[in-house]
Amino acid sequence: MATTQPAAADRPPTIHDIAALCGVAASTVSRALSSPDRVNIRTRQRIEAAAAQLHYIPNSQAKALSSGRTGAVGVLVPDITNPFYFDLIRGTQLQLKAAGYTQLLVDTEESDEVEASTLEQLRKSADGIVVAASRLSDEALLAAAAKMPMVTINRDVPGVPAVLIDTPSATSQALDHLISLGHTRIAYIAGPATSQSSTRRWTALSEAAEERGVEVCRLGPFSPKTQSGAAAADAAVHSGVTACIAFNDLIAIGMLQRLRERGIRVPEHMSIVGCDDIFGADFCNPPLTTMASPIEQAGRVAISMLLAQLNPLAGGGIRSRSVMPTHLTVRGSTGPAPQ
Amino acid sequence: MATTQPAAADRPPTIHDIAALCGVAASTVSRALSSPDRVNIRTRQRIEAAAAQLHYIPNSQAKALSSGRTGAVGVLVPDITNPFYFDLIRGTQLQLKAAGYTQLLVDTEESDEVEASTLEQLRKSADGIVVAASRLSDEALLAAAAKMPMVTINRDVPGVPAVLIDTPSATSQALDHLISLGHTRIAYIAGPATSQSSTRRWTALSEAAEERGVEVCRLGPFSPKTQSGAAAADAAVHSGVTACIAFNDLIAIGMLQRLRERGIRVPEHMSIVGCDDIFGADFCNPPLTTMASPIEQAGRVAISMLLAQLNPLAGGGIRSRSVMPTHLTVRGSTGPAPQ
DNA sequence: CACTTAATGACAACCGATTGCCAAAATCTG
DNA sequence: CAGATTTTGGCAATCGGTTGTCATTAAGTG
Repeated sequence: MATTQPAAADRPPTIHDIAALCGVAASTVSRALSSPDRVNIRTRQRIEAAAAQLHYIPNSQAKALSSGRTGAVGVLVPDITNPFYFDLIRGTQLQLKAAGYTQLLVDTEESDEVEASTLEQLRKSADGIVVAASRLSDEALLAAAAKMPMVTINRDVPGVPAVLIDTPSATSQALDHLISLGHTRIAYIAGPATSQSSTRRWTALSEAAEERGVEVCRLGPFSPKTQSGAAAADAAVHSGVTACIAFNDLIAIGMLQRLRERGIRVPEHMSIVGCDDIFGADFCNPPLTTMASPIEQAGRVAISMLLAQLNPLAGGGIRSRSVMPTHLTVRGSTGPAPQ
Repeated sequence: MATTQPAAADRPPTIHDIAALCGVAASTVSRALSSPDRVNIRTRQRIEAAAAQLHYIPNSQAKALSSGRTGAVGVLVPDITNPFYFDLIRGTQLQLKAAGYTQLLVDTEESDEVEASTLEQLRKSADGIVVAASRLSDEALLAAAAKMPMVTINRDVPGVPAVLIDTPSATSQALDHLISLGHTRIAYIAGPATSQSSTRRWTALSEAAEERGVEVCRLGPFSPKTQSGAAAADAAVHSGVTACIAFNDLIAIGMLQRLRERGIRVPEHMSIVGCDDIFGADFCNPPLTTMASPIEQAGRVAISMLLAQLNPLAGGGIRSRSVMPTHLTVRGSTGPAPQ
């Protein structure tokens, strides 16, 4: 607070100011601050002192321009207001900060075009990219990954490093849970047609259903928002099923609301299983049985994988795939099938 | 997809590539692309065509370095995982994108130090800043605002443009609502000690209470998270009040959960009023009576004010203060006072 | 048709750092 | 103490644009 402020010019100090103050060349200052070994320790200390005194802050633009490295990582999510991404973002942010990187967060609005153009934009503004729930085609994603380091989340494309949350296997847990409660007519409430997660989950579910000899129908697609829950609930009621496995918790919560409006009791008349265990799943009415995902951890792992790509140390090889386990959390929205 | 790709070098094209292709100087290309009037329309069209053909994308770093403008705006929020900020972020993102700006979102982790250092970092990486619910002192904030264009949200410091959500006046609506239900012993569940919103709200509430001759006590401070709701609920029960006005919906929802665990019925034994009407307030159990804020709109307005500062048009003067109205949304968590 | 005025585009300096190259200085060796 | 070897630090080019200056060209006017 009360340090000596040499009241320099009004603009922020540069390495040239430091150089002038110390009587050395600007390049020496640059070296002293980045590769400390290549400079005399006494000179370095003088420079560091001067830098501190001037409150020097390196200009990241200039740094990026000349070095090619930006120190930033782009994180693309389809919808910031989807609570699923809160924890994901928190995870990436924590891990990035720990490594001294900056996070560039972009909401791609569930649009493949916005996603593609953002990817292009970020090519020079970020050192790498994490793409959650990409809406792009496999080819487009592969091409983008060839141009810059990239890790996807919940999107499995051969050749692109990915973090996958293993909801498909949790889906069969959910199915077993419903079967054990006596349900035999079950619906899968599908997510967006372009969502690979939704497709994979449906595949796993229908295979598991066949093995167990129960009937599972597919309804949808539905947009992953609570508002879609109304249509999903109506469709489910009309189809005559007694239990639903929803693409995600948002839809499931929307269904709970709609069913309540229509006087259909959960779980007495209809059981609902969600997916993700997002904020709200534990306090909705009734609390939601759901497949809980370690979302924040997925974000952290994605960043670790990306940074390993960026800074290839001699250490360990680079994992190109990481599968996060998922488990069923049973709450109040599932119960015995009505007879 | 199938356009002619002149298969240039592997690196992204620059204005020099365009200049070479068109047989003009690089500076002409720069002018053609930024100030179109200063260049012959035919030349310009040739340049634009070449740019499109090469898939030219301007390097934002270089642009920022030479022009001083970054085309980015920093948005600082204390906690990304707080649903309150979802809509705020969505609002800022929408408005920024519409104006061709990029959003740099940073989670300051409710820490004044992180906030201060981020502000310093962003000084050269952003053209302006929006700070939500700042934890900094008035002086620090004023000093930061002097260095770069800034708009605060829910933080009133003379000399710093601000968007204020008028929760204090909604507080008295909430109080009247509770009084009309027969409550006379009411608690205010305070937020963080460093939160100006919490302080302003308490001031408004205690004044209103005095006017109306009812007793209002203050409990807390509590961290604005659902987990704090347990302690808040216990404190409220112990203090003997029959109704609570919580700092925000997160705490209120946490209280609902705790009261349910303890077998205290809401609203029969205890009425709860939240604040903000966040995601979840409508589907918790019981649905929460709360003071609804136009959050996304607040984000949009903040960006508008900031951009007006950045691009001072002859048009209208610059608003330095914008107060957003708030109203009480009554749901199931409030009811008649127990006799 | 000669002359003024406006429009146009090339040149070069600059933004703030990084980095390859080389000379000067310091250290070590015999 | 001279000669070989290693450090150390300065110079200058470079990243990809922007922008001021100025010469050239085209258009407008009497």
